[in-house]
Amino acid sequence: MNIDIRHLRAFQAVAETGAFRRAAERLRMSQPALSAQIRDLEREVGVVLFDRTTRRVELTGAGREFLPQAAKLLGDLEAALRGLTDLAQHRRGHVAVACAPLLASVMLPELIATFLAAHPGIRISLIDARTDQIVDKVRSGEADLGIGTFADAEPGIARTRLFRDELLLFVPRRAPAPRRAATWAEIADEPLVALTRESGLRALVEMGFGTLGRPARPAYEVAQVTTAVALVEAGLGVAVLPAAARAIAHDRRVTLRALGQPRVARDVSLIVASGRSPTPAAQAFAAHARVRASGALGRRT
Amino acid sequence: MNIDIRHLRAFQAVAETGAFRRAAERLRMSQPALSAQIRDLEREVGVVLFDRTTRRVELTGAGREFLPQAAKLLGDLEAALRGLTDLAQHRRGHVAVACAPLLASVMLPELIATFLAAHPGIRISLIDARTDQIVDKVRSGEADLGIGTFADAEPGIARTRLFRDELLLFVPRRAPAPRRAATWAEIADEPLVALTRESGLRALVEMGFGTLGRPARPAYEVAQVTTAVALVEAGLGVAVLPAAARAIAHDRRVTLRALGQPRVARDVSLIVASGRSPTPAAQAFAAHARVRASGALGRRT
DNA sequence: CGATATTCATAACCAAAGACTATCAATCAA
DNA sequence: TTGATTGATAGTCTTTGGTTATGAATATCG
Repeated sequence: MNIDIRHLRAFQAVAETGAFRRAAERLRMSQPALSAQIRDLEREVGVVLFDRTTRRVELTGAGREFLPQAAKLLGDLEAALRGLTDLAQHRRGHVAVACAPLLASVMLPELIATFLAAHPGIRISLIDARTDQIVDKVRSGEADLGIGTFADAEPGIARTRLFRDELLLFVPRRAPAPRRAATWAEIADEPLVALTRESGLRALVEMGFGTLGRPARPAYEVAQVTTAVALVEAGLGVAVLPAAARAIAHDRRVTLRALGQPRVARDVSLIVASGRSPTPAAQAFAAHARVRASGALGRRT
Repeated sequence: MNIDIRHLRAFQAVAETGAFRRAAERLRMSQPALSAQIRDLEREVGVVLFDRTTRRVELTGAGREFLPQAAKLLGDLEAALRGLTDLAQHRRGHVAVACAPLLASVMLPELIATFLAAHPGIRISLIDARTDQIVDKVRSGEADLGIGTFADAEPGIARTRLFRDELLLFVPRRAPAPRRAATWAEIADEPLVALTRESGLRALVEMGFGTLGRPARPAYEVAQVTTAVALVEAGLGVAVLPAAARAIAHDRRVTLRALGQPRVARDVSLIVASGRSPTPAAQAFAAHARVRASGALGRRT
């Protein structure tokens, strides 16, 4: 026989109600069962906790000493379990999201805002990082989730597609641009604003130029998409950027054109560490991201 | 299904050993039983606590958060139960003893000293009070035990005799006193040092004089036995006091003589409240008192 | 790359703890 | 004194939790 939460609850109920019968009612159990609990508890600790006749039940000295301790134990247990169920039910928690810089600026703010509206107790950290760093952070546990474009088979990583993000041509808004899609061949001789080689987006652009049999030869190389758009707006060249960057170009004098032959796109995916169970909060955020991606975000591309 | 100490122990063991198998060994149970415990705990709180493959077991974020809380709960429970068993095994506790003044000064000091030598963790309060007050304090719970001379049938009071305490005649040590017993008749005309009417001992003296058909007519009335002995030593009179006062007369110029026709004695008893369970410490002290009374203290009378 | 051994999960079965009903004994109230 | 209320006890049964046997998965070693 080992002391049990049940014993503590029984003790507390009897102490507080001052009667076995009422305590048994409160605990939704029969009075003999409760008597047995108290009997076992007293035998286990070797101390009489209640002086009881058939008409009166009151704490002994030892019982009076034990009551606050038992109450505290039950309260602490309650609180600890409550803490866990709060996590389970997304009333509390923390999600660290690692995300490519462009998406971090154009997609995550809205995603986080809508998520927090539904789950006000959850805290979110946003880490913007390059693709390879995202994978590392997710694998190490530094980030719970990663959002970006990833290679097919990363070991220890589970991936789900969020949406397809097509490359578009960003040109200065001078004359009315033709509505038809541009081609890679057409822009081959235009001054090109490209991202640096560290960027995952640069690789996509190289893929497009690869169909022409030659690498991209940028007139400008910049680290951030915002900068690239600004250069285009200034009329210094054209840029090939994913549709996600549309939001950045929105109130600038930049025109977007489709870009074909071939159309190039990337898959924006959400990754988690496949070995690790995501926290409930991370699961909720991932679910939220998937829903929004197939809805509003998806339609935008 | 309700969360249980057992679940917390299982969780802690797995978390600390990092393996179900080793944890099961530590808990002296089979591995499947342990797996079931963890499974139930996780289902109850709705959160995965361990990420486990067949080769690796590690805490999830929620598990890492829960571990210190579980450890503290188990520690607190341990401590609280330890507190109770400490009481049960007389390693700790408190006894309030109410005692007649004479006995408090001649008998209790040694009784307490020998008791504390055996039970260093127990604290003792000594309340010296008149007989009727002793009964009240024991009945109300203010005192755990009472020691003194009591009426036969006090309601709510259980009494056990410790020893018999005979009245002796205390005379100034002048000429060598006769060895034979004195009689009440002989001292009828001596100047008498008596205790005040509040004292229980005074009633015994009155009982002795009662056999002569008259009340005591004290030359002096004092509140304390010590004072009475001092007056006798100064040659101002004789006193009739119980044998327990022998210790007070010990290194004073006072001679003790037996006092007969009739011999008068009182029973010194130990009382407890019959409705209330005595604390383990009080039980131990009572047992100690009974043993010592039938031994050293008893022989002294 | 395949065989082996280790580890956790599952299934089936069983023992024991614990709960319930019925009843007894004790105490308070009328 | 009698009736009503309350805690304890006895007997029966359900349920929980344990064990053994076995399966599935993964790391290790040849």
